[in-house]
Amino acid sequence: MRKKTIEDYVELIYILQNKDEKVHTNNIASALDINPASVTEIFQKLSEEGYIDYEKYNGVTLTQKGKKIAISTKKKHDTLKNFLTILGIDEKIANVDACKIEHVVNSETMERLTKFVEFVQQFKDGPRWIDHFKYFYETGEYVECNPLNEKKCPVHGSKQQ
Amino acid sequence: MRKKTIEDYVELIYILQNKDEKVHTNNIASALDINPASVTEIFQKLSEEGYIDYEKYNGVTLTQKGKKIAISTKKKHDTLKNFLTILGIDEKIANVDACKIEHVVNSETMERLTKFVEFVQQFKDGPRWIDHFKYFYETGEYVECNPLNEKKCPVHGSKQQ
DNA sequence: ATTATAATTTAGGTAAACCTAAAAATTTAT
DNA sequence: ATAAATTTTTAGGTTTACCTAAATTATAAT
Repeated sequence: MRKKTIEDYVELIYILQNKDEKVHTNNIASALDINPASVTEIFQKLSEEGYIDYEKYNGVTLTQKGKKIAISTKKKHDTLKNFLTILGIDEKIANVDACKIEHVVNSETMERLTKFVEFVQQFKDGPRWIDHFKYFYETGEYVECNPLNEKKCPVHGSKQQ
Repeated sequence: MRKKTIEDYVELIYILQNKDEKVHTNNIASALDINPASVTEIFQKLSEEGYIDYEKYNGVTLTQKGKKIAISTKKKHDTLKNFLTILGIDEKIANVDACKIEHVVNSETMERLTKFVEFVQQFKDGPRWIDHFKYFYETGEYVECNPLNEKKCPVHGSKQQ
């Protein structure tokens, strides 16, 4: 896996903390597939920088500062994942990609994407153009669709009868 | 800046090569804001791995293998940038984000995004829902729009008269 | 054709994110 | 309550992507 960022660690601690209260070296090590000794070093660094409270042999908890980063990172992750899922990307892949993109994406871009997801989610079964996009993705054909005469639309026509 | 990948170097060499034929240490060093001595090392590595032909003191050119990576990376970049621009993101930011995302994104995701951009670009001034999205982004309001009665739509109504 | 200047390379160094192996502390089982 | 097993930490690598300073090569100016 790619080199991990502070955001990776803090986000993961946040997720584990919501299950178990205290987060231990081994949890992180196995989740990120690195050596427990490395996690100790990371704990020391994150603690120095004020993201976690760390007591030797006794696990860690996020500070306010850490929690703030964790929440914002997780929010980014969820939005990205939702966005990718809207496009029709497989959930597993959406998750993996979200995990990477969340660390590099600009905040203005995130804002737009967030609004985009909101925009799309306002429609109960998604907006009709999404169906057309998926049809286009699968067949390469774009078809016009007049909402007053859906029968003629190969995408929406069949839904109606 | 973040640590650079092989893709970064190869893509940049490709872009510079299309201007100047031979690409030199200093070009890359100033473009990526690193030390020319580091570029020499990078040239040696890229050369060993078969991405470039490198002759001491005489610049580099991409091999077939290198060109292939460069082209595919640049294509990813362009698609991502187009996509972000469609959402209304400022060109500068779109460029920076594309530059980062291009190195981490899954190929299936890229395929979907490519199709999505194609899908949108089929409409001469973009599909009407894009206008609605932008309106939503700015005002927070989603308005229904019946294409047979556009006058009633605050987004499309004014365009018509 | 020298010499001065600029570009490139070499040699050796630093910092960070990992690692392994062994020591220390904690927990579990009897 | 002690021994055994497990977890965590420490100490001391390794690798990689950079760096600086000095040496080398190439280029430009007289």
